[in-house]
Amino acid sequence: MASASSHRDAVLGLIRTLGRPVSVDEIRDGLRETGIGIATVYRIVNKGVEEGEIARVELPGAPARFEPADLPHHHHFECDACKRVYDVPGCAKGVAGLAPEGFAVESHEIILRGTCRDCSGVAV
Amino acid sequence: MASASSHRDAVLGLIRTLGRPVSVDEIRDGLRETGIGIATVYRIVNKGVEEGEIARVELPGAPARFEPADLPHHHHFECDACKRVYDVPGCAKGVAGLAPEGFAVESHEIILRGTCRDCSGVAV
DNA sequence: CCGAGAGTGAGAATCGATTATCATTCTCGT
DNA sequence: ACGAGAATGATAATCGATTCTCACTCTCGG
Repeated sequence: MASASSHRDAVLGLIRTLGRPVSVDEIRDGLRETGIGIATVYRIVNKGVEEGEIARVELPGAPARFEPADLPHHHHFECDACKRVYDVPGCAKGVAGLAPEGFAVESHEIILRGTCRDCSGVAV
Repeated sequence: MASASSHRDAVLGLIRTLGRPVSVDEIRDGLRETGIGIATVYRIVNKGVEEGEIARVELPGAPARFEPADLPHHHHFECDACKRVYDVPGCAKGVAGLAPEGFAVESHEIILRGTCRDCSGVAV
């Protein structure tokens, strides 16, 4: 089988390479040929989150996804067609200012939905 | 028992009165004295969503919430302390413009998090 | 008053996601 | 090469949310 750390490296590498938050299933699919088990994927990403190396991305109605923890502030785009989630750089202005008087905003999240490049521009 | 339509009216009324998206549990708690069952709450809100009267609000890691479907465009604030969700009116500028070239944005969602008025101001 | 049909509630069943279990396998220092 | 300890994978178990089931109740027309 694979060496002790290669699974971990493979998962971390995949997360870093794909450039978008990936679910446990996507990780498993991406590493199918290594025969990695689902329990191992969960173990690796959970430890990664604990250690601050991986960030958990949760979108409504979807399993948790994981991305590198050191990315700059950004948000997410969820494709209605393929259900993949992409990072979108930058941020809208005045987001925190939306909250009514008396509400202390500590963080925010923007989720865009629509059709991703792969799914819309199929002919491109 | 309550009359045939009073449960429905009570649920719809609660949803309209509270002015924030409520979960099935919150609805049930709010109508505790009527003895309404959880299955009935689910039945009513599901039918309401089907009929376009109620909108389903899904936030990551939380049970679905429901609010009137005829509210103007707005977003949500989730209190880290009490876990309640509030409506925040208005919208940030340039949200859809964040998506990279080739991504067609059809809708968006902004979630603010922090401490709500009740939880922050209250020194009681 | 009576029966058909809709509504209801308690609890069982289901569903997807995640975690726990446990026997086996692998890694490494010695 | 050897044994301790960590890692792994198949699978069972769990968990929270939601839906299903079914016996019972209520409403309402006739």
